[in-house]
Amino acid sequence: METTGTRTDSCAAPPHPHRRPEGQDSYTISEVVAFTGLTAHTLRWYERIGLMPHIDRSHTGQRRYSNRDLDWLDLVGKLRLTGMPVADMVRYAELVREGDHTFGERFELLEATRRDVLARIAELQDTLAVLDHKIGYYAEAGRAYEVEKAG
Amino acid sequence: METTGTRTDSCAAPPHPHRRPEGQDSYTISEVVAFTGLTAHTLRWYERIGLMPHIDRSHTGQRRYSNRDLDWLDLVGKLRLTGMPVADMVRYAELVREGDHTFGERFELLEATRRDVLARIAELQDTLAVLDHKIGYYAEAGRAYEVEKAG
DNA sequence: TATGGCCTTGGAGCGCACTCCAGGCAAGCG
DNA sequence: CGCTTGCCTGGAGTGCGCTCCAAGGCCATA
Repeated sequence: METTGTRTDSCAAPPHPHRRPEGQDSYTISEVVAFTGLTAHTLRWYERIGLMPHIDRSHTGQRRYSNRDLDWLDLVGKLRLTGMPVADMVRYAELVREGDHTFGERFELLEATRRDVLARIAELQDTLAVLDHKIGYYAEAGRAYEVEKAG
Repeated sequence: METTGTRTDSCAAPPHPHRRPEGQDSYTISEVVAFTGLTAHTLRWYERIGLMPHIDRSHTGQRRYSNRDLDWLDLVGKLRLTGMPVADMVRYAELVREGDHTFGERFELLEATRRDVLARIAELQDTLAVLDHKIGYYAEAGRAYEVEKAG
């Protein structure tokens, strides 16, 4: 039934809950679902679009994720939070697959992303200021309203 | 021809470039396009979905935006940057239209948004740390690679 | 008077990031 | 053996936020 339900909405479990040591790191898709919060659909979709490295398979053809894959998914999750388009992440994944000679390009991509993140933080802080201003106003007006009601 | 082209990509012009004084504040849709960077399509769409207050019309039925409308669009732009869904902004717009007795609810909505923004900033700073770490690594490895090439 | 520019409308279309479906295989258990 | 559970696949569907289209009105300038 593909594990619908059990949406653990606890926002942020500790980074790596029950990760197994190198050598025995072989997780089924449903374990990865539990670790990452992504759905199995999404994990398979990431693979189809080339966002994942090659994923191991069991002798019956089922996916077996490694610690390294989990690390990659961590990074992808972080980049996703920055609003980076999936296509750009795929590009980065391609560069990684292409080997050492893409170091320079990867470096630039990361730096560009870093600049984006800084800009986004600045935007959000700007928005925060506006929000604080409005909230202050509402608190003020709300107090006046209460007084009026009471009067 | 609906003004396609002339994409002024200057990221952030001063807040209110050539705003007219109260009383003469009556802008055509294309002026608002120039001010906000939104398309005319989007402005009309915002209106259709109830995200805008009532917009004045000229005697021929064309939209005439006021300074107040521009302010509202400013706020909408800021909220958009936080990732707030348009539906939530519509809800806020509805509360404003409903009058003073929705003060409390609006206040709560703003505070919830504020909390979201803070959380998002924290996420981004977390991501920034990861990025910096990786960039440091790439800079290091890149230097080693250069040395190797030179040797 | 005709041409062009700017505006109007309802509704259809698009790109992104998933999300789900149908049909099927392999393993474990009573 | 039959049943359930968990996973597999290619492809279709969904929701959001625009984005565009076709057909037409108003008005200024040539």
